[in-house]
Amino acid sequence: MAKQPNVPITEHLAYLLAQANREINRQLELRLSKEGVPVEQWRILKVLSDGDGHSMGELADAVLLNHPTLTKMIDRMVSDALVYRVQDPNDRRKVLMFISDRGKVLCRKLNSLAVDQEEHILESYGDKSTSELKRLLESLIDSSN
Amino acid sequence: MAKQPNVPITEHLAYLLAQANREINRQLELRLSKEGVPVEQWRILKVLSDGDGHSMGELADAVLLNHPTLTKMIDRMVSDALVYRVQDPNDRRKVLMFISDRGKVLCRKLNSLAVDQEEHILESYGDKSTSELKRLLESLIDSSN
DNA sequence: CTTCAATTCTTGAATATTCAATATTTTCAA
DNA sequence: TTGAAAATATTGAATATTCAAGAATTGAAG
Repeated sequence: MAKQPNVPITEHLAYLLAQANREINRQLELRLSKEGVPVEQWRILKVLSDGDGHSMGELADAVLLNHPTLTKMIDRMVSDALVYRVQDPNDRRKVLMFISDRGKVLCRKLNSLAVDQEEHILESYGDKSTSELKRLLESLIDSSN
Repeated sequence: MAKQPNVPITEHLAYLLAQANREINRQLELRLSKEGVPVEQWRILKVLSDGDGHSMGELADAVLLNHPTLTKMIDRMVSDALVYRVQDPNDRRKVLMFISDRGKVLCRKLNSLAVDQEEHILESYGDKSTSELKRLLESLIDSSN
């Protein structure tokens, strides 16, 4: 059997992704903390801001949280009057989530903080690299399904 | 004031990174679960497998965990006799971590599972895309410091 | 129609992570 | 040399996440 070459951890795609994600997420977190909102809540508000009702399952997929975690986060957001639940009339197992007016106001503020960050990345990292990286990430995600 | 265009969440770099990271990590987790080891422990073993002693702070940075989380994970790994602590003789505030023989054996098995995954990615995603993605990620990480 | 499996969401207990505070050691200025 | 500040690691309490089980509803086969 051939000896495995010992690949340093920094050369693994999984590690590079984790590292990049951690760093970018940390920066975004820092911005959003101005409004005292965790990144996941921004994602939720953003997905719901199309005004349509989204079931919990759909939301969980979209915002990269598993179901129980989402349920508990939504509980908090309902307390803060950012979103509200409506039973789906067509399938009463489902709960449809909607964004409130208060949620919309907050979401706009958060969007602009997030856009700030993207612009900051564009400056230091470059236009070309950024769009190329996005393209490659999308295609990686595609090829993983 | 100009109206902000409403960028869909799927176009944010932060989101794409989170999504890709989640997916790749999930796959790796699945492989490593064959040996019942979380991804973070594999990272720790891998970093320590140079045989040198690494302080907790150094390790925490390298494996993307914050200090208290690492301390507790190391406690478990010490119980499993995968690693051990030695007080740094040159600076007694520090603790140097070392990998045990048992840890080395496990690390080799894990490495080969991880290499399997990388190869699987190479197949479905392509050689060229993979190395280009790695390059871009490294440069993003660089530009963020 | 009835029943049983599948789907959807929530709950509670177990587990893990984080924050703030602590203990220890080192550094360095006075 | 002394004492205050910084660096390092750990601990315990507060918080968050996850796993497994449960409740409600739907779907679909017999």
